[in-house]
Order: sequence, then structure tokens, then C-alpha cells
Amino acid sequence: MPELPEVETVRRGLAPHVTGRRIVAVRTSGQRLRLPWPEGFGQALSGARIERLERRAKYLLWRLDGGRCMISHLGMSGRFTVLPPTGAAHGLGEFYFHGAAGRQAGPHDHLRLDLDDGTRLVYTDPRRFGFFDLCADPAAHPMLAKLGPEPAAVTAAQLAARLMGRRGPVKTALLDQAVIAGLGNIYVCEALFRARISPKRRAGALGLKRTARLVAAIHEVIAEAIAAGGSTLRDHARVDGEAGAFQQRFAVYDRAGRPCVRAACDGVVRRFTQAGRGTFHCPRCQR
DNA sequence: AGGGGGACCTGTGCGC
DNA sequence: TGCGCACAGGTCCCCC
Repeated sequence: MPELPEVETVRRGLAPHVTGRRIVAVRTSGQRLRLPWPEGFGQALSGARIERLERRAKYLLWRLDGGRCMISHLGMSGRFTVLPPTGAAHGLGEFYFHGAAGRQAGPHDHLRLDLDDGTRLVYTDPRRFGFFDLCADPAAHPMLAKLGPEPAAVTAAQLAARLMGRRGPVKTALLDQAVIAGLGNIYVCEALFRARISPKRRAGALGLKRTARLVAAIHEVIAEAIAAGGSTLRDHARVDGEAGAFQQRFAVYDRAGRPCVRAACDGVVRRFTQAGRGTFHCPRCQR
């Protein structure tokens, strides 16, 4: 589910439910996610107040009172569900209520946080590539310390400096979170299409004009995707169960064999593999 | 140091 | 209908 726009959509969906709330109960599945559950995780969270929910790249930063921070990452298939207070009696966590409709606890539920107003938060992650961690300073966390600039804020000069000297393809470089943090496979493909740049072009050889086009395309595609509530492919990206809408606006991603959407182009979208990931592009208008 | 491939997982969709 | 394979929004780790 999650690249930056999806994570930001999740943050915006969660924030009004969790900001200022105190955590009163914590339950984990005990199953290991990408990282083991931190030592004393439940104990550290129980009684903590969530002061703010922030985002850095694809990471959610849960700022807690006492200067602590919970970091979460959704991996490939992570999802949060908010179960607002219903007043309905519930059992030992085997069954959750969501409005009038029930929600059965699933085998892939890995964390449940009960908040002081009765809200329950459930984290579900079939592939278990997500993780939770605790720290004092997320900027110094090993997984966040080397992240590049946020896509919404990156300048052409910054991106040029970070691509300089790289001999590999620009597609692969943009997926490197140390170059720019938060883009994933979908939005890299979409940004390169908008900028009319071939994903195969050498990263260090973009030149000023292409770099400027690329930065503008990144800004646009990220802003549009966030405004649309992200993309929903197999999972619901949003905590309220609504689907994001941006996937309907994909110009190249997952469109192999279909005509290029650019009016003046009669090319066909192709898929090929770079560094083990599918790349979608129009060989006709992306040079 | 950059870049490629494998590893970590489960689910889904497709061809046979 | 069933089976096997390819593939999926991420990122770390090892090796060249």
C-alpha cells in the first residue's frame, strides 16, 4: 500500500483520533514483524500520551509525552484501522466493532492500542514487512538518519547534487531513500513519465533541464496523489476504510500494453525490470 | 561506494 | 477446480 502519499493519507486519517489521547492498553500478536517487537514495548506505551503524529518519508512518528517516540512503518501491506468508541460491550479482543458492522479480528492483526476515550487502533499486516520501534530521537534512528530530502521540499540543486556521479539508471537512484526519501515504485514511474525522462537514463547525466523537469514532476505527482487520498491497489490505504483515488490517474504504472496517455504520442507503455522491480514507461516520449 | 541480487512474508491472478 | 509460478506499494544485508 504505502508510498509517501499513502502514509501521509494514513497520518491525516489517524491524527484526529489519536492526538492528545492516552494509551490505556497494548496488545501485540507476538509474531515478529520486520523487526522484533522492542523490549518492554507494551509497558513503555501503556499510559503514554500521544502528543503529535508526524511523518518522515514513509515512516510515522508518534511523539509521546516524556520525550519518547514510537516509529512505525507499513512495509508493503501494513494498514491501520480506527475503531471509534461505540459504547458497545466487547469481549477479550476477539471481536471488534466498527459502527453497525462488526469487524472480526483477523490472523494478520499484529497490534491493538486502546485509547482513553474508547477508540481502538488495529494494525494489520499480512506480509509482516512493517515494524514498530521506540526511541528518543527519530532523526538519529539508524533507519532514518540517512534519509534524503522530502519530495515536496526538494530543490533541483539538491537533487542534482545527490544524483551527481551516479552511473546507474535514474529510476533506481530515485528509489534510493538516501537520494530522495518517500518515493516508491509507483511515483517514480509516474514522475519520470511526467518529466518525459527515460527510466534507463544514467542518473548522473540528467543535465539541468531534465533535473528541473523531474523535480517539478515529483512535486506535482506527490501533491496530486496526497490530494486524492493516495492510491488504493489491493488494500485500503485509508484508516476510514475509504479507498484512495489516485490509482485511477496512473499514466504508466501497471499499464503495460496500453497506449501512452500523452495526446501527442502514439507510443505504447512497456514494462521491464530494473533492480528487480517492474518499471513502466513509454519508450516513445520518455528519452 | 554504488549497484545488483537475495532475503524477509502472504496473497492474488493467471496460464495450463 | 486445482496447481504452480510470477508478481506485489519496501528496505536491509551481503557481495562484487
